[in-house]
Amino acid sequence: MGQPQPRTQSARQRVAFHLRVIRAERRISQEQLAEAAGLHRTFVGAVEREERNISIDNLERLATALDVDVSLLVSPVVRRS
Amino acid sequence: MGQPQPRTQSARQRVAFHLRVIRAERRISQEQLAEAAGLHRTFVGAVEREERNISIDNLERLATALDVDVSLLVSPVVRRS
DNA sequence: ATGTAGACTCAAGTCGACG
DNA sequence: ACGTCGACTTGAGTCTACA
Repeated sequence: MGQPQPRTQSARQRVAFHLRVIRAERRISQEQLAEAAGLHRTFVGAVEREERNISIDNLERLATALDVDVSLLVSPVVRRS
Repeated sequence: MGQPQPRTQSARQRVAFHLRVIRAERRISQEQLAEAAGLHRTFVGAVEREERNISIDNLERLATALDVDVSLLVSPVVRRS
């Protein structure tokens, strides 16, 4: 029944992490990302700091703005060995 | 630049779909799922009908209740050929 | 067992300003 | 370019009740 769940992070942590990494890769600022996603700068910042509980709709808008699939943003953070 | 995004569903649709399928597999009712996730029955129903925009925290609670990873709930719905 | 509806609460999300 | 704060509005999530 059910896959063995190895130590995993909270969904919030995953989102925050992926946003930071992808944003760094793309070399865009929080402001630019917020702009592209139609969200407010302060809110995106708060999400990256894991302070806020983003909705699935807005998570999708961020994913679209970053040109990645939504599922990537909630995917487990790989533990570099 | 970003993977070619084949025709994809909204994140909301994905969640709704996966909830219905997994719930059917587990043979549990919306009420039982809601109970297990600590959410209200009417709300879970509304999410399955794509009427409501669930937050990432509560999506995670549903995933935990179903013993699956959160990312599965937002993963693309496979098109049976 | 699910859908609907209405009334309610509090947090999601906006916005402007300052460090 | 980002964090923070405060005031504000809207919508997520609860709950009771009826079909």
